[in-house]
Amino acid sequence: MKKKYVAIYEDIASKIESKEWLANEMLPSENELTSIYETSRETVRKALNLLSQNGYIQKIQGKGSMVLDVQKFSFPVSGIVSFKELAQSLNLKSKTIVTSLAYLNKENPIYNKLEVDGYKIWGTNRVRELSGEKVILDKDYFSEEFVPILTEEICEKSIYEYIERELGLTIGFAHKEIVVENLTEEDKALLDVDGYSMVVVIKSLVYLDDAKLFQYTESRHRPDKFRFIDFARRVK
Amino acid sequence: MKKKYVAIYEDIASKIESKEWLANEMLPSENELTSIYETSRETVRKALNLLSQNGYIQKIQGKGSMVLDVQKFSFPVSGIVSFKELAQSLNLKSKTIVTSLAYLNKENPIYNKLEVDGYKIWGTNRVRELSGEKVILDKDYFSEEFVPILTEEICEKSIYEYIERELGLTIGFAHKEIVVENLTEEDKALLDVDGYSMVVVIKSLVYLDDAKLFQYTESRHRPDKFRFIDFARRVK
DNA sequence: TTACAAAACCTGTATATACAAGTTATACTG
DNA sequence: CAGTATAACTTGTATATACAGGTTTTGTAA
Repeated sequence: MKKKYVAIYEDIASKIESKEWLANEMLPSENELTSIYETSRETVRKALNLLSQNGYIQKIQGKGSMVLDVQKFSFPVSGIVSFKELAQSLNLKSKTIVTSLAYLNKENPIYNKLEVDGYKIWGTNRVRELSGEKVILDKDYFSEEFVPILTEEICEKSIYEYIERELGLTIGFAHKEIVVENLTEEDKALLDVDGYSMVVVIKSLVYLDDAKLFQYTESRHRPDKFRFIDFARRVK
Repeated sequence: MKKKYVAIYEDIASKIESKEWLANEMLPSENELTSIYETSRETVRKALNLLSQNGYIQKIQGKGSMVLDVQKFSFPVSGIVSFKELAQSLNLKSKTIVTSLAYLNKENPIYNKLEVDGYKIWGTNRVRELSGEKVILDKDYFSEEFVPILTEEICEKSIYEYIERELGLTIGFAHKEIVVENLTEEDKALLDVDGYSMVVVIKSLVYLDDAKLFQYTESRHRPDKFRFIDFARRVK
């Protein structure tokens, strides 16, 4: 029973998701929550701030915390989410095909992006099938320093699960860039892109907990199957 | 001199942006910052959490706060930023052309999105020119309830500036969705899209401080001029 | 010198208090 | 009854203390 404010956050978030607390209604006040959860007001406030950051509530000074409509953005493609997690949360019938898995040649420009010194880089291509159509090509690159062994089986299941469970590494944050590019020969060969001339590409630099650069990824989507949903707060 | 933690946040953020504090170096410890800014540790921690959320630092328990490389994501298209703010921060030569400004017909499906009751809806189309090319079409819709008057001059300058300065409204948050769509006849008529068949569309529902739905926007970008940059933290 | 235990740092969590600032309901005054 | 001032709520900011948990340095013992 540690991290009380996370427990409170999860409890309230689940109550909102399960419609126990409805959109456009007010949460109990901070003082009430303090006695409900038998804790201090500061601890309640930490939980409420997490809820606010993640789009569950809107705090209004003097009034209270209003529950927001989580339906409208229940497709959490923002943040850092693996394909397996995404497919599971959406109940999609998906399949992953590993089309390549090998160390990169020393001349590969990815070596500049990952800034490894001495270490080799794993490169893997995975095609994602949704309802029978090959619509996503994921190109992942890891330094041997953090991921010494990578098998086809791991790539087929979930690399992130392997990294976090087996290797005990903790993902911290990522810089992401979304652009639209013309089809490469590789895209044409691996994906079902008849009638399309472009793909949406999400390029990510992923860092560990200790701020060490860990992975470079390109996720290439057929335009009709691409959707990115975000919750943003106005700054300043 | 109020909101001390925001002042500390802004001071540290500016020191990082101006390279006074370099990437991969450690910030002074929380205790040191406490005496530097002559405040309490909790206040320093509030500032550090803001810096962490916005991608300036990575906190590592037991070690300290590492400065991150803000160069890599200095293109802040995420969050809620107006075109004018964006063009200014990037020093782009831009021009805005207002192509329409009127109340919508009652049959327009936008009336369902904005959930206004009784009020009319302002609709305006604006074409954005970057270095002489018409590459972005912004379609904005506001309820008369919040924006009673809208002139061509305001639309040409900056609607957000008008809303926040003149009308005294405060933008709170937004739900955003990015998709790729085929060109409409309108796109073809208003934009320079020779050689392209699709546009990237950012659809946003924008809410005020008090969680009231305020605006619906579609920002339609020629694919080669579209770029979305995001900083994301791994949740859970 | 090496190995390991302890101390001295660091950040993270939990609690308490005080007052400022915004909103709403109440009660009083004209 | 209407209008307004006040009281009673709400959340926001600032401060203090205590201890838990992680990392690094120090110092001691073999």
